[in-house]
Formats: sequence, structure tokens, C-alpha cells
Amino acid sequence: MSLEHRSGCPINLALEVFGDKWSLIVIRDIMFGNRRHFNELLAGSDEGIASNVLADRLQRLVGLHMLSRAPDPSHKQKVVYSLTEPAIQLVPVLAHLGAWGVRHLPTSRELSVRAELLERGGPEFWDRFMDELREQHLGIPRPLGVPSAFAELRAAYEAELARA
Amino acid sequence: MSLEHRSGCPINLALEVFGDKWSLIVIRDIMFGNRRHFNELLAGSDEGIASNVLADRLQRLVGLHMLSRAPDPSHKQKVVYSLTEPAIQLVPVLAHLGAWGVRHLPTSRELSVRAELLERGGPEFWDRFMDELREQHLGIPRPLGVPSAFAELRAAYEAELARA
DNA sequence: CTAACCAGTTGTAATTTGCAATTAGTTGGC
DNA sequence: GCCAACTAATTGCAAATTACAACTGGTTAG
Repeated sequence: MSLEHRSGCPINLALEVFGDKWSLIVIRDIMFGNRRHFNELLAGSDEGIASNVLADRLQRLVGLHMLSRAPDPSHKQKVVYSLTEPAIQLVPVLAHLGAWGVRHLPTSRELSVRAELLERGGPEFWDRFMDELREQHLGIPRPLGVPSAFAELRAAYEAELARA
Repeated sequence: MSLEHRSGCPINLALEVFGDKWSLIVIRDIMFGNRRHFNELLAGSDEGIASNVLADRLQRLVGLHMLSRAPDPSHKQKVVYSLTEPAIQLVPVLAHLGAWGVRHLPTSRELSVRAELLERGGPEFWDRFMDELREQHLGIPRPLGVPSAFAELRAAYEAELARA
């Protein structure tokens, strides 16, 4: 994909991966929305991504080893996209980015709830969530008896929806 | 700048501000490189930003209230760009993003040192650095007797340069 | 059988971005 | 007071990205 880099700066290299309007949106929807199929990502996107842009970003992120792609055993035509370990480790970055957005940009109330919960939860909550992603996406079993961070995020969002 | 947003999601809105290849590079150079003038940002950029792109991003970031622009009293032609409080609060985001980049991308050793120091320092170090940015960019005096985080970052970088 | 679904692809137009050269005004050295 | 270098941009053109709509070859549920 990119054999020549603009510089070896960590922030620059991260921007070479995610420095566009759509890549992180795709990661976000897979990570927090558990959207694993092309159509889920296409139709479920609040931002209305175009099918060719989605196809391009999926292919690109697979090439950069941020996502992996596998046929769906239960449906010969479907393809399942999974987060790789590097992508899972974006959780703290996205948590901080979301928290910053809530503080400084005109976010909608119902979509802010999860970002706020993610921020309040702090590193312990992020670790719990990342273990859950490793289970869902990498097939690595997570510790028994630990409550689901994903369920808490979902519950907070549903509760906020019901309040309105 | 953008009266219509794709969605009210915090991450999406943050991407509408920084979702391109250059905006965060500019912020990074002002924040960590203390580059305050157009030419410093243009010539000092490792990544080689073009002058029209730099001009566009500066204007855009000023419009979005991430930067402020003021004439330089000591030189009638110069303009000084400063971080605003929202931009200063990106420090934890950039710290996490840099740490992620060091871990998962082919960063160069000398440019990684600062990111590693920034990560190891944790929230207390970030707060110290942000207070220093508030002094430099907003004119808010910082607590007396607190050592300079900026100097520590600079020293770590110089030391690594000397080692090679 | 057939209609809906699946992950894309193709074509085209509009928009955005990048690069090189240039600009009008300012400054410092002599 | 002259001139070369500096300053923050701007202009013209090429290239890349994005949006929108239609379409594809195969799959599946009823």
C-alpha cells in the first residue's frame, strides 16, 4: 500500500493510516456497533458512506492489517470483517477522541452517552471492552464472571433513547 | 465552515475537524515543535506540506477555533498562530495516538522518543505540558516551581539525536 | 420459481487536494 | 537609499477523492 512514508513520526504514520474522513468511521462502526458485514456497515452508517468508498476503505484497512476478512460460514455469500489486535488497541485513542468531541463539538445527546461512559470508565473499562473485542474478533476467550462492557455501553445508549 | 454535519457522533464530528492528512500535522508542529509562524511550519515540516495547503489548513483551523491568529508586534509582516484551549486539550489524544503509532507502525527511533516519554509521563505529565501550552499560547501563567515538560521532551529528543 | 439479498464494481460528474510558480509588501545589511 | 532575502499567502493547473446511481454474478428464503 504505502512503501514510502512522509516521515517516521508516530503521529504522521498514524495519520497515513487514519487520516481521512471514513477509515475511523468504519472502525468505529465495527468496534462499537458490532457491524461485521458490508451491508450492515453500508446501511447502518449514520453518516451515509457510499458503497464504493466503503469497499475501498475495507480493502485498504485489510491491506494495512487493521481489519481481517473471512467468508461467513453460515452464508456462502457473506463476508465477515474483524478487527485485528492493532485496531483493538485503538480503544483508548477513540475513547479520548470521543471525550474531546463531547467537550468541544456540538454532539447530539444520545450519541454522546457512550463516549461519556467510555471516558468515565477509564483504563479498567477499556481493558474490559478490549478483552471482549478480542473474544468477538480474534476468538480469544475472556475471563469468566467479568461483566460485559459492550452490554453496559448498549444499555446506556438504550436508556438515553428511552428518555427522549 | 461546516453548518451541516454528517452526524452528531463525537468521533464523527472530531473527524470533520481533523479527518485529513494535514490538520493534525499542523497542530502537532505548533504544539510540540513550538512553530508559531507560517514559514516555520512550512520549512520545518518533515512531511513537506505545500504552502497553499498550509495556508488553507491554518485558515480552516482558525475558522474552527482550534487556532488563533495575531500579528507579530516585533515584525509587521509576521503572523503568530496560537493554540486555543480546545486544541490544547488534544494533548491526551495525541499522546495516545503517538503511543499507538510507536507500538504498531514503523516509526523512526529518534521521533519515537518523545511519544514514549509522553506516554510514560501519563496524565500528570500531560497536565504539566498543557499548563505550559496555556502559558505560551494563552498567556495564562503556570504554577511556580513546576519543571518544564516541554524542556524534558526536548532534552529526550536531543539525547537520542546525540546517541546516533 | 422467483423476488429479495449479498458484496461489491462500473461509469460519470463534482469536489477536494497537491504541486510549482508567483505576488505584494517588509526587512536587514551595506 | 538600494537590493536581496524574507513574509504570508495566492494562482493556475493536474491529480486524486468523493458522491451518486446503475449494475453484476451469485445466494438464499419462501
